[in-house]
Amino acid sequence: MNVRTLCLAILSRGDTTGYEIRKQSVDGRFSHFVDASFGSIYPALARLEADGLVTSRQEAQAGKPDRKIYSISETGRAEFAASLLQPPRQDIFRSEFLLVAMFAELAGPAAVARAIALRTKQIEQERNHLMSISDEKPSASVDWVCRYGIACMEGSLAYLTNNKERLMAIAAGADTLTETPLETSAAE
Amino acid sequence: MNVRTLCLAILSRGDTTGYEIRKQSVDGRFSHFVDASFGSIYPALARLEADGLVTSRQEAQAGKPDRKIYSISETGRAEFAASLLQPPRQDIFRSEFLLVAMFAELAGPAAVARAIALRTKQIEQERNHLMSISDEKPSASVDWVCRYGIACMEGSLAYLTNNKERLMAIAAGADTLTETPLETSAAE
DNA sequence: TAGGCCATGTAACCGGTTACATGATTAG
DNA sequence: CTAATCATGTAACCGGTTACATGGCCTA
Repeated sequence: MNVRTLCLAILSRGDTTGYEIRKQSVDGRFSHFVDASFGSIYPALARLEADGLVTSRQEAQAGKPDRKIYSISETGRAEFAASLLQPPRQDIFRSEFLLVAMFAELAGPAAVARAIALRTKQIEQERNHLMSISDEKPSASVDWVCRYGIACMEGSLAYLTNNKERLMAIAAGADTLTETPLETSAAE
Repeated sequence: MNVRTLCLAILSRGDTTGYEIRKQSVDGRFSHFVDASFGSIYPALARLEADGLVTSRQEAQAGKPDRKIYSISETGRAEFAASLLQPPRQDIFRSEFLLVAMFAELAGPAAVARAIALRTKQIEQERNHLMSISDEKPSASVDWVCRYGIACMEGSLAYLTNNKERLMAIAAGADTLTETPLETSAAE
């Protein structure tokens, strides 16, 4: 999904500013769709307004800079609804942790232990974050999505804790970087 | 991770061609790292060779076009090993399916049902694919990664089957597109 | 005979990130 | 006094994708 659709999705829940949209996409409810930065959000909102899918109004604030509040238009809402109707693309999962795991022998026990510890902490954080959203009594659909995420996090957490010793053993089996048991070119 | 590192990772397992690297990154063991296309792999390999991290040799084939077989050099192997030592970045998970789920009321029961069916099928395919790799008796670390993936797939599959009726009920609660119970601007 | 697989490569494009510019307020 | 937060925006860059060029072999 692109930033344009992300903006429409967030605006369909209520009016906000570009600044808020970025926060939502980085650590809010929308962090599993696109990780957009200012440099992409502001131009996207400008184009969306030029296309008539959103409208904006300026609001002065005491002490703080002016806010530019965007609202979705009927056309915008229709375009977003239409985009929901076409079949969703494959989920994307990319993991540098799994790369380290896959090359555990090359990385060595120290790096693998660090990677497992880091990943475990991140998964726990993610799970706790989803739990806190779920506790705030969001809409039924948001809650459904949160619980899906929690189930996934707990599944991978369980595998990690139950199998970390095995990965450590694999890593210890051939501590490369000091001594390299791999042939220079295996498929020669 | 970028295509450059992907190429080093694959070449560290043995010599291959750009064509094979793409296949590996699209549906092979490396599909959870980067989804690279020819347009990025061939230039990456050329730069890698210019930097002295890989070497290549041409091989003529009867009937088929020539193959350019790349081998990783000691320098290349060292650079890849070094990249494994720095702490892995956060896993990335992006799901258009979850976007549809999050806006189930707006999408309506038909689109939600289609999305669930599609996602279920994709997860099953992914799980079966990982199982077939695991059955081929790969190296211990590859097997560890496969089983991790299988555990994740089975976790989300379980949630999906156990909770799809609830999501369908949410979607049915307000079948938008025909009648729209949402206010034009909620946060006005 | 049409399309898919093998195989390499280039060029145009595009969707994003990073860094910069600006500036007031508030918390440590 | 410094750093962070609020708030908007631009410009340079970059890492990728898409489409194109080329061409023989094999299968339906």
